[in-house]
Amino acid sequence: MINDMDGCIEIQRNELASRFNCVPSQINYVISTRFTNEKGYYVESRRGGGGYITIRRLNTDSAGDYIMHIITSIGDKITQHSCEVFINNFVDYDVIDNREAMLMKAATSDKALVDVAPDKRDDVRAAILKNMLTSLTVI
Amino acid sequence: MINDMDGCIEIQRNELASRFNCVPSQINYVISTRFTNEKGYYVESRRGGGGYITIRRLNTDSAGDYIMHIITSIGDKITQHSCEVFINNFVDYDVIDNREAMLMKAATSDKALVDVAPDKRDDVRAAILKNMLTSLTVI
DNA sequence: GCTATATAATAGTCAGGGATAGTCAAATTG
DNA sequence: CAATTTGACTATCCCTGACTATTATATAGC
Repeated sequence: MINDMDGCIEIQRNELASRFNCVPSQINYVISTRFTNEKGYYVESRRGGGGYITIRRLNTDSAGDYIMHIITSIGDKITQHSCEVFINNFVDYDVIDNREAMLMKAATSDKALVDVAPDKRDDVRAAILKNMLTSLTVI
Repeated sequence: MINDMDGCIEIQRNELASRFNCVPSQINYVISTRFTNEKGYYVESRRGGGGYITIRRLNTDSAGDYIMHIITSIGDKITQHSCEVFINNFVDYDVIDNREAMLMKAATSDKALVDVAPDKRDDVRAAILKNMLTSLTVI
């Protein structure tokens, strides 16, 4: 739907829910798990009569800008799971290809970091991910 | 099953368990002892409704063999410098391209590993490098 | 007319439940 | 004794519905 609408849709929650055959609150769940800022979406909404939800996708015409945006949104720590979510999004946005995604996941997996103290692992992972992303902006 | 399915299957854990007449948790044991990375498999899974397990067999062609050979030749530790030499060789031998080389160097640089205790850094670097190389053998 | 209040029409929150996969220590096997 | 098997317990994912919060509009009181 977002693709069809040029990167931005405005729609009522109930309409979305009936379109996907789910309860309205499911829409909130999906938005909070899938259409997050980290995944490059901006969501606004308004309650009351004439309420609505707008979902905007970040402009990803400039891969460099997109990567920089993501780098700044990554904190000092990141879990393996969250890291993989990021990497999958890079593939979706054509910032990297599948092989590169595999490399990045391999480099940031708990398996690769098994020798790092568990309480430091998420810090190291964040540093590795950011360093790899930075290297992509240099090309 | 993997042979029949072109090197990759996706199936539910319970289905696998009933097919082999064992308890579901036995599936995890077998996967962790038989379908390891070292033995040439990649496994992913997802919990919750509609959960699944996917098992992929890694490439066993000559490029894969070459990489496997290299992996076994890398010890438990590797310096940043020697790591870069390896990576440059991969480019020379067309195992990876320049972007992939940048990613690999970024992931294994001292800068990325600044949070790792210095005496552990070369171990972690070796693990990351090997893990990345292994991922390259995936179809 | 203007403000205050009630009502309707929305969206948000959260705890719980069902369906899965993961972990781990004890029991069993060979 | 090492490898395997088991099952109780845990973790995760998605879905649901009751309840709450917010906004617009209609109505009432002055």
